[in-house]
Amino acid sequence: MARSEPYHHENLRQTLLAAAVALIGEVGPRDFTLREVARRAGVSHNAPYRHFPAKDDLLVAVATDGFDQLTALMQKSSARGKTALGRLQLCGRGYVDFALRSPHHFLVMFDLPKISHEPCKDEPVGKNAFDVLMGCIMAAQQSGDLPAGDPVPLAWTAWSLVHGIAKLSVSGNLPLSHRATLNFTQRATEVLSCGLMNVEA
Amino acid sequence: MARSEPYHHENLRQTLLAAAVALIGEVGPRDFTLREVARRAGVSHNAPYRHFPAKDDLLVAVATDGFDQLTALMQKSSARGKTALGRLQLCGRGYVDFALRSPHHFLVMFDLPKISHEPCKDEPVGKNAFDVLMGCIMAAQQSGDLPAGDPVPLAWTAWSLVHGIAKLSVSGNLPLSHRATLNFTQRATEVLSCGLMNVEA
DNA sequence: TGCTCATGTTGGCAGTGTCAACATATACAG
DNA sequence: CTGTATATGTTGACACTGCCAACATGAGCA
Repeated sequence: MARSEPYHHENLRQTLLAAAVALIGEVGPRDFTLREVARRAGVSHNAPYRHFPAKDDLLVAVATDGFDQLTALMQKSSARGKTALGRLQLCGRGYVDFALRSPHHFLVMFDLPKISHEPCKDEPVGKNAFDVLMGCIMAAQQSGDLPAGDPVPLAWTAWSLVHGIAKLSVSGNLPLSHRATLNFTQRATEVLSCGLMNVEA
Repeated sequence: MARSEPYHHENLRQTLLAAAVALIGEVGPRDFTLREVARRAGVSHNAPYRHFPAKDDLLVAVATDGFDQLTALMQKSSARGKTALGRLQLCGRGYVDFALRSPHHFLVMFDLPKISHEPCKDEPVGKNAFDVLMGCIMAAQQSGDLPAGDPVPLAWTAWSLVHGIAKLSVSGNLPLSHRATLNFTQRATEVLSCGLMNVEA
């Protein structure tokens, strides 16, 4: 019954990850500290090294967690749409919403070199989220809301627009409220899909 | 003639800034170190504090330098266009080109908290670059290549698209070569301007 | 000449990521 | 049941960082 257990915690790896996610949310990547994570998990400053080779590997795990949340939010948001095009737009809205609600987490997901320049990983960390977008795009193509053809360039274009909005908002360069940013996203994606349908060739 | 001058350098502030810009380009913001800047400038590890109150203030100066370069590149690039719309698109191309050529510098400009969340500065660091974009947008409006009305939302939309392309490219999420990325940018901005002209209301 | 001050210096402190060495608890071979 | 290997925790140390305090030097000005 709850005897003291100086060694071998129940599941220290997950405890560390949870503490890391919380710490990122509070102080951001710049003030994120391995030793503070260990403190919050109630272990010595070197315990994390038994589960993560280096600080950046723990941050990769944090980013992966972020991509899971992002994927879930995109799915949940897009499910509320009536038409294929509506679902695609809500997918982008969910993307921006996540960035606004978890700005620090969002930063780690896209600005961590270990993730960014991973040399030819067969399964990039953000693949699930990208697949949600791809699904929405292809559905919109089949319903005639987007032009037929290779969906990948369409996905890149849509992703770039929405990612740019998210990044500029998070970095304080779009002077809009949370709500206004989401509306702006909606409007921008409408414009883009209209352009995709009407541009020549 | 070239006597030793242990104190009072010619213009240490600019020397430090140049060394900082070079160091950022080489190692990026994460491995950027005040002491290494001082080493390269040939001064003691505390000399920078006589010119910059803290590390982040030196980084703000680095970012400002980056925005100057960005502004110049956007101007130079857009000047090659024949039409107002062409100049607008080349402006975006110059933006992405800068990001691809100076990825680390670009990171500092948009991910430094001191810049991002500066509370209501009357002259944001990136205002000059934004003004170049605004000029291109308003010229395109006057030539009928873009719809009339408030140019600011148009600028935000175009900026978001191009910024997203730049960010995703720099973080390794768009598997395209430098050249292909620039072509993709051109194509994406065409699509966007077409959508802006054709979208209802 | 002598005072003040801007701008450099050295030295030190707390905090960090990481390595090495040590300790303990569990699992499994005999 | 006993002994040993291994996984997982610990303490201690090192080099390095940003920043602070105290001191030194040189220029400008009364």
